[in-house]
Amino acid sequence: MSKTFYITTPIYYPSGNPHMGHAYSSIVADVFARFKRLEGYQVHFLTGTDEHGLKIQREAEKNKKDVKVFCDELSEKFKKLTKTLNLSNDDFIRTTEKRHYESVKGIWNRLVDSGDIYLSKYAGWYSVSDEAYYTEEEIKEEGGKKIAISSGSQVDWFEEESYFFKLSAWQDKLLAHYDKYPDFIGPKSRYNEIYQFVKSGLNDLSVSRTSFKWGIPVPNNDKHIIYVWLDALTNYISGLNFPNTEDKLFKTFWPANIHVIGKDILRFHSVYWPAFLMAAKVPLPLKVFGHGWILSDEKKMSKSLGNILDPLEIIDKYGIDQLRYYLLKEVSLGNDGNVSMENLKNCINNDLANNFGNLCQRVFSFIEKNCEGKLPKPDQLQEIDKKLIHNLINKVPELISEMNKQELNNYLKKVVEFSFDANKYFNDLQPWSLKKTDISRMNTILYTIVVQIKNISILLNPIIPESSNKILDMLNLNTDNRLIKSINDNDVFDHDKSFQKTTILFKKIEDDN
RNA sequence: CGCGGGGUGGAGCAGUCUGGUAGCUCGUCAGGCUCAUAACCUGAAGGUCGUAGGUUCAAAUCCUACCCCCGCAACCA
Repeated sequence: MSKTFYITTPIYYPSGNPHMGHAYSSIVADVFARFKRLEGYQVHFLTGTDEHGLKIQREAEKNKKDVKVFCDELSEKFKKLTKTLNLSNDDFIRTTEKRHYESVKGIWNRLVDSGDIYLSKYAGWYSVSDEAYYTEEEIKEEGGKKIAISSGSQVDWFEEESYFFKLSAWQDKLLAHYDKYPDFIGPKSRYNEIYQFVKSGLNDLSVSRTSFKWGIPVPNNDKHIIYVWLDALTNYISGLNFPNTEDKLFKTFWPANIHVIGKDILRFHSVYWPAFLMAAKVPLPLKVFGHGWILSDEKKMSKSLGNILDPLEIIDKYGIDQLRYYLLKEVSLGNDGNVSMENLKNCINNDLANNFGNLCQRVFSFIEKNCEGKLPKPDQLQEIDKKLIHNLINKVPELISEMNKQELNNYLKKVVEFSFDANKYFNDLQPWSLKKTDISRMNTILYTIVVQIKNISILLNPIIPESSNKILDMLNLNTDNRLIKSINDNDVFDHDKSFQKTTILFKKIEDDN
């Protein structure tokens, strides 16, 4: 009975093309998913698209397309993105799918049964583009029109019958949950933010709209469309075939181990979602992690500022592993982080090409030239050899713990250090000078450093899967020998079989574009 | 008193919760090596940790006041 791990990305609102933020969320989640698999967990990794709402409906009308057809096209773009990013997701959910409709209706009915939903009236200044109501204090008049002060978008007076969720009744239970599970929201600073927010009081939440049609109708009253966030959040259990709680997927994987999201939607995930679930008597996810934003030149990327970095362009130009590595290395998960083409270039050249890539290159081509491409058998390992290998092995528990605490940057930093050590080891022991004097010692050194490269590659596998697998392929290792536990096992090489032909792993980026 | 994030060697950052010789990557300078993607290794220079007070044997870290920058104007993660 292997241990299970269920991880999700946000489902993306496909009103435009996929951008760096989508890529980042997905990559982060993918790294955790891959790592857990290497740890031997049975992993379920879900991503998808959130396709309902007035904005999409209007976009479709503007493009003179049937809404569903319009969504199909948009969703396809995001599906393609998962391939481009080399995500290892097990499923891709769309909120327009039948299974999701069933799921949302299921949770709605549970909320009705528990007495947490009531019918009332909602009135206020509504902004279509923000999909939000504003109070009198939050708007102003400009040029004869009322606009929202915060967003500048036009608001109109709306009055609609609406169903409400008794969020206010869950305030104390939410706080109690935060108290009991301090790890429920990560990182810590975000936990504090949410805690304060809930403590300052919660209003009941309007959970239906009559102002548009594109969404999931309220059961038994199809004048009403279910609130997009209640709809969207439910995807995490739709993917496990809720409301059939006896379903194998649901029983195996719920509650989710972690929802990876951006900090902007933390409130929905750490307040509304758990409240919905508690009311519906469904267990809560174990953790919600809100990462920071990717900034360009200290600012959010925007068309008008012209500081957009398109992930697809970068991948096309430099490669997916390069982008994955860079984002995870440079951006401190949980905080906002700056990215730039300049830093991207430096990072690829230094860390990947010069350091790790060149390490592989120098070792493999040495073996190719001097050992007929076969890994030589080692003689007795000396202290310095053992030290190199054990230094890494001994750090594995620490690395696992970093990963489980979502300390991706620490993890990466420590792993990169092994690559530095390996270069130094090779440099200091100068196997090339032993060619004529002490072949057996030279062989031992080569063996040692290949073991080290193998282990570093395993540790980097969740981050740069494509390149890591290329190396492990080159070494003729099968997939059973690529797990975290394989790090301890160094007797996995076939000394009679030649390595695959050496190729450059990471090309350096030259200055000109 | 709107909310939030931040100010650490030339650049980008970690360290701040749980005070105790200021750390990493890049860049610069000097040397070494030549197996390798002009890569790799060693050493050096460079910071009174935004400012001013306070607590303490000891503060980048805790407390108080102030100054400055940046988001809250979406391609929403």
